[in-house]
Amino acid sequence: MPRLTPEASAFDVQAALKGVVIDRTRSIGPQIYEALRSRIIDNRFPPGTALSEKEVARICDISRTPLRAAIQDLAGEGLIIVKPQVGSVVAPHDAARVREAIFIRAAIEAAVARRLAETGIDEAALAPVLAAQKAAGERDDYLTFFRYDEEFHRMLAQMADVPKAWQMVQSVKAHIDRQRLHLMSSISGRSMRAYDDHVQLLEAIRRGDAGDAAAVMRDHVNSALETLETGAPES
Amino acid sequence: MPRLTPEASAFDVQAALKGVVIDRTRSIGPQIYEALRSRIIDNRFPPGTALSEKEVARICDISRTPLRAAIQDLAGEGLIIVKPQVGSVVAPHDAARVREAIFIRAAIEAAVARRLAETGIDEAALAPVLAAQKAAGERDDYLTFFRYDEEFHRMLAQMADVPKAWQMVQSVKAHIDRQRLHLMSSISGRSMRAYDDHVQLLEAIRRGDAGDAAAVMRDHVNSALETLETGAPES
DNA sequence: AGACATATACTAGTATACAAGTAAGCGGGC
DNA sequence: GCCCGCTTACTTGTATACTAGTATATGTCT
Repeated sequence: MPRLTPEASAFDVQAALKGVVIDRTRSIGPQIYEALRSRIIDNRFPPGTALSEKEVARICDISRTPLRAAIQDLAGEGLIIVKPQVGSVVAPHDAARVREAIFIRAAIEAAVARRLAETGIDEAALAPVLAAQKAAGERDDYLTFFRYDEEFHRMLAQMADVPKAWQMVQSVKAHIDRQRLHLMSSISGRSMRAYDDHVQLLEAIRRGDAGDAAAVMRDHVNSALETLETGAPES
Repeated sequence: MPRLTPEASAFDVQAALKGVVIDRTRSIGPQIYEALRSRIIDNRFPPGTALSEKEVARICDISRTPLRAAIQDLAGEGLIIVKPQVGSVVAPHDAARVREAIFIRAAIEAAVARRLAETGIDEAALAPVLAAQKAAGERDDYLTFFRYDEEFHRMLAQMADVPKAWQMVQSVKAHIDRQRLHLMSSISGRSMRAYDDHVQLLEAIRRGDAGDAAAVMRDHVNSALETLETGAPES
């Protein structure tokens, strides 16, 4: 026998792919892309997991062609590492990579905040999201809290009319989220600060203080760095 | 006969692909990707050009498989639009898209400038590039001038240690460059201003004034907006 | 003549077969 | 015992055949 995936041989890829169902009436590529991506981000596919195209294709009952397209996209995002003629693995957690992701996100979202401070926004549209986030935070419902956090940021990007920028944020955010979900523990107790940041951001925008709005957003996004530094060393 | 590429039928795709040679000892995908990308950016493939996978594959004497990978990557960058079961075309010039590209680039590079102002840089390494740029500008050698401009920005990103951010800048920069090369005319006379911006940026970084460094970079990148507004209306 | 149904050729999406390359395991030679 | 070289099985890369869907053109009916 040849090598049987040296170390990660214990991991059951098939089990992790259990819930994947492909709708044959739509394109397969984007579907399998989302399925793999979500599993990588929430660490159902631990870093280092070997993903054989042939095996995954067999398990999902699709051909390698659309699967390859998905894998190449994920490789472009840095979530999968493809070694030609050798194999593909889920990218290991890389602190430097996460730090850079935070850097990029902070840069783009600070620019969004700056623009919104210059143009003004519809605060009424944000109010319900903000209220829901506050409520979730007060009852320590982290999952809901972060869903509204995500929604808040998404709405800001939408108001700034920069869909591609938001798309890029989503791309780098994958690395940040994966890290956060990996160090799940340290979330507790820090929720309300994110909410306070949002309130402070809206105040700066309301004043039309572009520099301050950008600074608040920058610090807000960069606060993720603290979680990173205090978390586990490697992985 | 069916439809023979309705309008752009006059354009000779084969001629535009003339110089493409594939090195069979290396992977084909990345090679054809670069070949197509450069031709789209310098407008050898005008916006709207129909790119049939079968035809391009035949002309370049490759199979559709690696070509498709390249086209999908380009579609991800927004340089090609692929309509399932219909066809793929070179993306039309889109002013909104270019504006957003400038927005993103300004955001990221301003953050780079900010970081460099905070950490300090090796100015000596930049001096020769700056000098060469100045010289090129003084003799109205725009091509060389912009090559050193590119190099200057690349070195800054490298000093800030954010390779992925630079990669993203490269991606959005494609849209900016394509627009600039399209409106080639209006370049003239504006060169030295870019050089002056660089000098001013370095001064701010030297002072350690993060806010000013970021502002200078932001304005510098945003100056591309002027070229856009004064250029041709559509295309 | 105009409008609608239909045939047809072209598209990208998918499946599969084959090629090229890598690394682990094994055996022989030293 | 150790090291070199070969075998072998596994990987991704590439080529090709086929499927499904769309828009054009054409013919026909009203």
